[in-house]
Order: sequence, then structure tokens, then C-alpha cells
Amino acid sequence: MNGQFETLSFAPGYRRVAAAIAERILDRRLKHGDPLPPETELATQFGVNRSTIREALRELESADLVARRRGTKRMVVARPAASRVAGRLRHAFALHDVTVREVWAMLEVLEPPAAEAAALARTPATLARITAAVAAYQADHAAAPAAAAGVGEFFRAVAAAGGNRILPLMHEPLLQLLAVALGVMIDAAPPARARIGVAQARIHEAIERGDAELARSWMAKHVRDFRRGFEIGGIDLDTPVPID
Amino acid sequence: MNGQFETLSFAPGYRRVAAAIAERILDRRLKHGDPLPPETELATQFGVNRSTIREALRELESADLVARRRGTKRMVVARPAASRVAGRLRHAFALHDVTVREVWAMLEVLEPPAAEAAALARTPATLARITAAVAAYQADHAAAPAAAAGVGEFFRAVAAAGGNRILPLMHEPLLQLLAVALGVMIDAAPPARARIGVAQARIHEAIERGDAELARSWMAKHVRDFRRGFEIGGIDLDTPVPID
DNA sequence: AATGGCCTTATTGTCGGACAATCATACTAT
DNA sequence: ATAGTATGATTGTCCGACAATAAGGCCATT
Repeated sequence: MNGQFETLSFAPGYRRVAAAIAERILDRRLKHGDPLPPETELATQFGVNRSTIREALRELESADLVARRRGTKRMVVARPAASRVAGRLRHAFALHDVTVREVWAMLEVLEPPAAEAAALARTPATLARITAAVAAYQADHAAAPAAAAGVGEFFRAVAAAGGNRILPLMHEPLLQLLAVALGVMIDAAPPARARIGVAQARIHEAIERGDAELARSWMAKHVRDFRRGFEIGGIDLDTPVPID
Repeated sequence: MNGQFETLSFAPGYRRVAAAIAERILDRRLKHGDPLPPETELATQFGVNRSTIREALRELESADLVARRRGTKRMVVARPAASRVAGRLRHAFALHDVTVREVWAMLEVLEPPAAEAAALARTPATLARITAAVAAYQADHAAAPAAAAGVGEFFRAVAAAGGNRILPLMHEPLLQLLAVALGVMIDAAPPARARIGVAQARIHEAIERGDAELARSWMAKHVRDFRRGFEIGGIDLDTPVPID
């Protein structure tokens, strides 16, 4: 505060309205699932025009703090689903020209602990999802895109089994970013497909038996293996991740 | 496709407009920093009313795909900054009632590899930031909030030194979520403050010397220590993270 | 009782026009 | 070169309007 004035802040009405509603949602005065008042009522309550309200609502809608169920009119308070937040993150990463190497390095950080946690916290339901993912991958030996999707589902199932709700949110954008590169890799390096199947089976087995250390080490090997696959597939690790 | 019709999708005009512009941005036809055409021109180009354009713009603005430089009128194409994305993620986590334990577990996953990477990829500039963070923490022995902020800055500096641009984006929301709990902990458990200082110094030293293994193990110990701090500070690990 | 048709009302999506505030720019005077 | 001034472009906000449609109540049919 040494003699300088702080920059005084303007804020357009639509932004202030959005902030006010967001605050109500974040401090739980508006709970998840509550219907929002109609636009006209919001307009009178805030003392602004309906157009202004609508712009604020678009902002909140884009932030996934409010949503509309399909084929319905009233808005309800929502909470951001993993997939939506992941999409936002994916955009951010893509626009920052994140490279395949960086995404892969993050997977190398996240997945082994995820497997370890899954082995410790598994339940019949979460285990079933992993089993299904492994089976689906091995059944689907036909198309590369399907195989790539199968790889993603396996990681998702393992992450979900760990019981930490932050992990799925964080690695979802990574999986989305890698989807294209994975497809290329599986197409170009046929042995990779088989090795992935073996690794999945081993990891699945370790998680099923509750052997955390084994699950971790196999997962580490599994992720490390991707790097060779990318190199064989001719994917330059230092180019920006390809977008769909 | 077995006899079921796919749900045919309407989409309001403002959403289609937003999607069209977003696509142009994501496929780089509109580059970062490019000015957007004025609203009236967009309206005629899309053949819709300016109100519709404005609602679409609010959506893109909230997604941080477009932004306005302070005190200027024209919109420019932007790319989501770390802080904005982190805020969005923090909201999502908070609304999902994520617990202190979950946040802390993620730090336990992310920070040791971050320290390891920092030791391998450090540069004079990134090292200087870590040095400054350690010094600031040890100078600021007065207020708990300041100390908590210092802890955050240390983690940020280490993450930035690793050179992977995804990591800072991912752990930023975790630090924001933990800020409150850290303040409480530092207030309630005075010895914790000293131990944190020691750990920071050791990690800093290891990174400076390029000793990746030492950096990793000290960071692991450092994060593990937080758990004890939380327990001593009377913070229940299984309650939702406190929001500011 | 459940189902489907019909009507009324409430609400949203979109439009057109309007106006003040203010940013951008060119021009002028010092 | 700098500061003032005039002009046009652009945004923020308002008003009023209307078609389309979701919500909800009522009624007849099965």
C-alpha cells in the first residue's frame, strides 16, 4: 500500500449476477438438484433485465454449476461431472501445446499408485468393472479405435477402484488426450496390442488378490511400455498431442 | 443400432454458435491472441440476433476460450490459464465433498515425482524460485495464513521446476483446497511449522545438487508428515475439505 | 386405476430496436 | 512530442414482442 492506488474493479452486470448465484451454490444455500427460479423472477430479484440474467446463466451453464435435464425447461443446480471438467482440462492442455511426453509422464506418475490403491480398496463392484474392461479389450481384437477405447476404460476402471474421487477427475483428460495417439500406436505396432493384454491381465490378477506391490509394479511396467510403443509407432514424443 | 432410434438432438442457437466458434479455436484456425469480430458482425455472419451471439460469447468466456484484456472492448482468443482452470476444478471437488484425506493422498502421489523431476530438470530460474520460497517461509514466522501460503508457493515452485506443464495445472486446485486446512494445522501444531521448514531446506538442497532420489524421498516424508500435523491439529481427515 | 387426449399457463429461445457509456482513432493545438 | 478534442465503433443494458414448448390440470376412454 505504499502510495499506489489499487486498480478499482468494474464488473459487468452479467458477471456480478453469475458470481452471486455461484456463491449461493458453492456455500450450499442452493443445493444440488434444486430448481433455479425462472428467468423473469431472477430478473426482478436482481433488478436487471432478463437478457442480463440469461447471459449470466450461460456463464454458469458453461461452468456446469447449473444444467438443464434433457427435454425440460427449468434449470437445476448441478455439480460438475467428471467428463465435463475433463473436457475443459483437455482443451486447456491442447491449447498449451502439451506434448505426448508430458501426458505420458503424468500417466507414469498417476497410474502405479492408482493400481496400488485399487488393490487395497477393491470391492466386488469395482473389481467387476476391471474384469469387464479386460475381457472387452481381449474380445475386441478387431478395430484399433475400439482397442484404444478399451485401454482407456481399463485405466478408468482401475482408477475408480481406488476409491479416491479426485484421481478419476485428474486422469480423465490425460486419457482423452492420449486416445488418438493410442489408436495410431496400436495400429502401427501389432505386438503392442498383445503386450497390453498381458499387462492388463497381470494387473487385474494382482488387484484381485489384493497384492498392492505387484499391482503397482506391473502398472509401472505397463505404462513404461507405452513409450516404446509410441516410438515404434513413429509418434514423436515431443510434438503436441494430436487432437481429434 | 438394434431397432432403437438415437435420441435426436436439438441444440439452442447460442450453444451451436458457441460450439462453432470453439471448434475454430481448438483447430487453430483462430489463434491465441487473435481479435474476435465484433458482436454485430458475428450476428450477421451466423444469421442470428446479437443477443444470441452474446449468450454464446458468455459461454466461451466462462470456458476461457475467449477473454477481454482489461479496459478494452474487443474480445480476443485466449487459452485457459492455470489459475482459471484450477478454480473450476476446485469448485468441482468442493461440490463433490472431497475429503482432506483424498486431497492429501493425491499430494502424496504427485509431489514426490515432482521433486524428482525438479532435481533432474532444474534451471537457474526455477531454482531461484524455490530458493525464494524457502527463504520467504522461514522469514515469515509470524502469521499462520502467510505460512500456509508459503507452503503452497514452495510446492508450486517445485512443480514448476519439473518442466512438465501438466503438473502445475493438476496440483494447483489441491493446494487451493488445502490452504484452509494448512492454516489451521500450522496454528494448532507449532512443531509442525519447524518441521516443514527443515523438510523444505532438505528438499531444496537435494534439488540444487540434482540428487533426484534424495529429493523424492524427502518430499515423500514431507507430505507424509502433513498427515500427522492434521491429526495433531484436530482436523478430521474424513470430513469434506473446508472451503474459504 | 391407468392411459391417452386436450386445454391453459408458464417459461424459454429468439428476435428487433434502442440508447448511454466508453474504447479506438484521427485530428488539432500547444 | 504531448495533451486536448471530435468522431465513429463497440459493448453493456434495457424494453417489448412472439413462437415454440414443457408443466400441469381436466376429462373421456379403456
